[in-house]
Amino acid sequence: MVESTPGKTSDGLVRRWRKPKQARSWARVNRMLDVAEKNFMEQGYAAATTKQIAADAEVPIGSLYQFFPDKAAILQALAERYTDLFKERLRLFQSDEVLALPLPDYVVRLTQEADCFFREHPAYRAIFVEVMATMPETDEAMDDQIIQTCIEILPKLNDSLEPTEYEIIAFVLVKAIGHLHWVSSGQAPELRERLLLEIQRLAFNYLNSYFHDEGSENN
Amino acid sequence: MVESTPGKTSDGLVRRWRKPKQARSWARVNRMLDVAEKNFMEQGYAAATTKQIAADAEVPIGSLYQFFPDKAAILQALAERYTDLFKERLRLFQSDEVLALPLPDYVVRLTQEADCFFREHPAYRAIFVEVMATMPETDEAMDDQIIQTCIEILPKLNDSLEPTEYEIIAFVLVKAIGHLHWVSSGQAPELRERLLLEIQRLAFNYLNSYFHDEGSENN
Amino acid sequence: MVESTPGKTSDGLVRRWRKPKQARSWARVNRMLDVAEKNFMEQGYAAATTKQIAADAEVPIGSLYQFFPDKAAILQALAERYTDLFKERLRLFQSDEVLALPLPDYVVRLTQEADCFFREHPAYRAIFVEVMATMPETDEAMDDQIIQTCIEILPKLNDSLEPTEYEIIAFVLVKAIGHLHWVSSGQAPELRERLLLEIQRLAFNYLNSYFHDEGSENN
Amino acid sequence: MVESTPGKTSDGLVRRWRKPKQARSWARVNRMLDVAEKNFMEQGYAAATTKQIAADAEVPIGSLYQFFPDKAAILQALAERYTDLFKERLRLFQSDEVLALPLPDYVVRLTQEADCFFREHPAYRAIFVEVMATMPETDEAMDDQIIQTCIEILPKLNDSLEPTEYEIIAFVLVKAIGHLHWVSSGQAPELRERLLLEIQRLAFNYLNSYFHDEGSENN
DNA sequence: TATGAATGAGACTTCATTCAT
DNA sequence: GATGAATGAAGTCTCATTCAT
Repeated sequence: MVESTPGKTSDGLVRRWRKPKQARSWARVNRMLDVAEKNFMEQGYAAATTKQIAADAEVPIGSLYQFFPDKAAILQALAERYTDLFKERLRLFQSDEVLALPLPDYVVRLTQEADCFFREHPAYRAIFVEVMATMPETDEAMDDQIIQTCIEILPKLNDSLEPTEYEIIAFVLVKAIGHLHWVSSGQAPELRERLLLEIQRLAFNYLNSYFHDEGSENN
Repeated sequence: MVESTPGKTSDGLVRRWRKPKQARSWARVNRMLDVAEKNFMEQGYAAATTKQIAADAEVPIGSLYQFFPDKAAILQALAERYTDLFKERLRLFQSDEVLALPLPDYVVRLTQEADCFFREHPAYRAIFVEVMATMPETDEAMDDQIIQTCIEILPKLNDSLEPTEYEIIAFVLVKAIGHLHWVSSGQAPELRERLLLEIQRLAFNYLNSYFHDEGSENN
Repeated sequence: MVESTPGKTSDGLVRRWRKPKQARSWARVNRMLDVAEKNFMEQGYAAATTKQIAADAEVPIGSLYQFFPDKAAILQALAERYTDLFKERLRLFQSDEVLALPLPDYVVRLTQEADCFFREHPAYRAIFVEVMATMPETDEAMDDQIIQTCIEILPKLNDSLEPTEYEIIAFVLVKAIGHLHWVSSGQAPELRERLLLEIQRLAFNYLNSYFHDEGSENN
Repeated sequence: MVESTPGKTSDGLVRRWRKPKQARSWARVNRMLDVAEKNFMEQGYAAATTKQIAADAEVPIGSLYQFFPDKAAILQALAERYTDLFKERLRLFQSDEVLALPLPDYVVRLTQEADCFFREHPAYRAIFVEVMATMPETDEAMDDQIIQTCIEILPKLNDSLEPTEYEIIAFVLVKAIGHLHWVSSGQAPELRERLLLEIQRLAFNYLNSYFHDEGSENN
């Protein structure tokens, strides 16, 4: 998303550690996003103000508006940042090694990872409620990216189904499991632990109904 | 079902300013709620204005504030109206006759009913996204009521589990299935139909894992 | 434009000198307009601020926006106020007595009156430059009203022409003479006096060319 | 014709930052002016932005500010460009050949030329409304140049008057006729044609009142 | 010299809520 | 009780201009 290779100029020599302009901008943008996230979480999107965000990030308000056309764009950028981050995590589950695990184990690992993710990013919840409410299309788009990734993973676990089946399964899993993780992330630790087990049970039994007895569905 | 003491106001959840006692008042309040719902749906909660709502409902703004202490109270009242409505529907599923159905049939009937509900109330979605974002406690409280109802139903279907199990199962079902219905309600008709089948499969397999092989969980 | 008869209620009795609400509003609106005019004159329309206008008029900014949807509406209201005022003045020139004057005298009187008007309303200039630049349609509309009045007057001075002639003559007179008065109003007193004579000469010779040499009547 | 000392900046009228000395610079400046004119016409002076003008002219904003000290200077430069252009046209009317024409013919020719000018420069109108509103002194100064030229022409048409007479006549003609042309330039073609005739009638009768019966004014 | 990212004061406007009538 | 004009804090966003590179 943002240029991350150290700044080579076109002559091939590494002149500086990073192109200072880009590095400085990148740092600023990220600081703005961090601050915005904090504010959105603490006061809600509607109550948070661009002025305060700029002040907290120690950038002039004008600079903020140079990177984000309006308040909504900040929220959207946060959503994208999280989606990118989450897709990154999912990448781990596409290695042959992990894909070779028995289904129950795979599901356990995946849901543990997701749980971790939500634990590490307590703001995710707050951000996406607002995204859902104020920019449903963006919310859809973000979920779609996860669903796509999931569509690519599923056939590697079990390739006995039709392509369209994978699409619907991915959709259902991402939406249901995702929501449960999201709900879980707002609960007390004990309930949270228990919910993780339930998420795994829900996911496993749903997948198993497809992978185990395909041809003889009971549904 | 709905709190009827008039002026409790400190606890955050109960915030009814005045109970409409007479038929005329009741009609007015309902008109206000209908209009508010329309406005919230079309422009979003934040963009809708109390002035416009009052105007559309042909009620002086002052009168509106006699029934609702503030803008949020209108949203909350809408949420309660829907929750009451949904709990009403669930009552049908507590008759001995229906409870005697085989689990798969019961699940099918229940999810069909829920699907119907969302189809008949296209505004539900819009209302609850806003509730979720701006008054999470209310959202929780509304869900809790459904979960409670569900906790009462489950043992009647199969009484082999511990009480706490029913609580967690009800929680997971209401959250996951509820969310899927909610997602489904925003989709194209074909996908929607297919999603209903998936919801049933998800719910059935999850429940079945408890009811069928209790004592030999795989999870 | 604004209710000016003293406030009679529907029962026919004069209860108060004026309906207090209307009177108060009317006073406020006029105070706002006066202050706005002053500000527009002193700093120009673009530089003047609604906040300052409200402050100077000692009304809350919100009240200002209750009467004027936006800054431009204030300018427009000022333009209308002047146009109404000027049409009022023109009414004097529609009495049979004045219309019976010889053409040169009529022109002299009319231009003197116009000169007076500009002398009494030094802000007219500043207001209409801004109107012209930022809302040409309004400027046109205001002029059109004067032109219409003029179209009604001309045949009473001399009825020998076709109706369409009066239209074009009125148009030319209002635009040319109006502009000259307007230019004149910004000049030093001596030049201003001399310009008044020139305006009269210009108008008289133009009108005379129509009224004198077809059929040769001069008034 | 155009001030050529580079940096005079105190007197308000002369505000040229840098004289474009080379052909390439000259082309750039002209492109900027063309683009600015387009922007001012389409959106109005206030709404147009220097950034956009620079972008449209494919010039870095910094370069723009090397040629124009501020936004107003761009408008002023446009006004000067038009005034120079118009004075150029007037030069044709100072040849002995044309000056020898009978007054009515001379007036007809001159007004036709002016009409042409406005037809060829549809932006003139838009530019000068803004100049009038935001920098009246410049507007005066531009008109003064035309008036001066006119003062030189008049005695060549008829030398029977006092020098001061020519000054006032030129002033009135330029202001009145100029404004009528300006008004006319915004009208529909048919009206515009008719207005040209009226302008000629107005100008001729006014001039004739001086040249024909000087010494026996009726005014 | 040329560039264009950075600046930040301040403009306009909204709207939930009150309270005098 | 009913009404709706009045309030004013505070929000978002713009843009002419500068100056470090």
